[in-house]
Amino acid sequence: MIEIKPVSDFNLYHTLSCGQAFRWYEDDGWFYGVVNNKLLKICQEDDTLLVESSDESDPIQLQQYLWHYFDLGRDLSRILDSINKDQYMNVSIEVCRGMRIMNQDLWECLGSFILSQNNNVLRIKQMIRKISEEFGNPISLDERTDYTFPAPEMITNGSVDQLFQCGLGYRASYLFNAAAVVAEKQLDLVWLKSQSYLVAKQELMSLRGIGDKVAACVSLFSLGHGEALPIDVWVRRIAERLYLKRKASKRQILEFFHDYFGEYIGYAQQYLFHYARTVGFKELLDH
DNA sequence: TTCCAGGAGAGAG
DNA sequence: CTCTCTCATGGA
Repeated sequence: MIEIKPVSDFNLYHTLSCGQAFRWYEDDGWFYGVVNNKLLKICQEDDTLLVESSDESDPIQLQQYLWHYFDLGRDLSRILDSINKDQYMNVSIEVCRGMRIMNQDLWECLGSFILSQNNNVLRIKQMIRKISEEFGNPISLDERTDYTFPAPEMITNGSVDQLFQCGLGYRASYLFNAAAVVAEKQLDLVWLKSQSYLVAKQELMSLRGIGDKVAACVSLFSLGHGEALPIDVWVRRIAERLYLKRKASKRQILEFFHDYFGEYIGYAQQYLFHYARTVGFKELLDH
């Protein structure tokens, strides 16, 4: 057992349940997930994270990894103060306080959000679990076994049809193509991490199956670009029905978020998104 | 049974 | 530039 403390302004439940990461499962008060090729179980007691890992040979490294993974060094209260402009945001922050935007593994995040298009969170998680079982490596902790998210080469060693059999639908070829491009380093993910949001987004969108929204998700959830704004059906609904009171283009929604919420629109978006999906704004129902 | 989901691509206008 | 249609899948 490894402890990480003190963690302030952090809520493990909201952070892992808000739709940014797809590999965590809650059971009996613990969250189980595969990260960094390890199977972890984590729970939070006040300002302490209790962590068990399938590999505890280097606890310091694990502590540092998770500190960065959950972005625990960031001053969250300052961000929340800056975006807390109205009652919608205020109630979202009140309910979801401590939810942080994570720094996820780039390839896993990229591959996962390719599968997210025209899809729902439950099935995205199912598809990722399926391809991990099919292509990944097994890891065990206690009586549990889970599987690593397959590296690009592990996918290209298989076939598109093998991906299709995992129930990915038309997304199978997108993921296979992305795996090939990354494996052959036509897109260098290490280089990508050092690039600006604009460059990163442009490079991501050069892959088939990655458009504006998925590129924004990868930039926000994995590359630390807090100015990224993923506009999905929920964010569109929120912008059009709660704020603008009219139909709006993606360009207009982006402009509104930027002008209204300022620098941290990624955080603004995530708090409204998570609150709308779990609790729900009653104004969103009247249509 | 039809509708919907953290959309993207292709084509038309 | 903005619409519109299509693309698999499964849970509601």
